[in-house]
Amino acid sequence: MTTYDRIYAVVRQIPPGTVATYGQVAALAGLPGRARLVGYALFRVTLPSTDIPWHRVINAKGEVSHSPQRRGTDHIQAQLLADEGIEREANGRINLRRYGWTPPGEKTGPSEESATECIPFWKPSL
DNA sequence: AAGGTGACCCTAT
DNA sequence: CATAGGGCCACCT
Repeated sequence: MTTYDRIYAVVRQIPPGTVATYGQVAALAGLPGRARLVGYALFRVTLPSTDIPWHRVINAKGEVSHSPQRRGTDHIQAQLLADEGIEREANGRINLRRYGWTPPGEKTGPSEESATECIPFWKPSL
């Protein structure tokens, strides 16, 4: 079990129709303050990925992180998010308060939560 | 086995 | 809003 494996394990939990930030994934993987590492790990994901919903990870500003190094996979990411019904705001950014993933066990107001084993299916659309 | 190599985040100006 | 700077490593040659 490598460090990256722990990161991938968290990403696998992100349900369809929601997004998580790099920093959020890092913290959930037990790597607080190492958001950058998540980016490094996701860069190494070999596409098409059958089991890692890599596209559901965006930056803290609600944007898909663009980079020439990504060889166009950033555009694919935006498309996959749109396909899941995630809409952009007028400013082009994704509203994290609306689509941000609230992992099981987070305090989000007065409501309770059940420890549901969240294993989202992942359609190999790539 | 040492160095190159990347999808980040926060605070301050 | 743009820019800067400091903090952040593990993986793969």
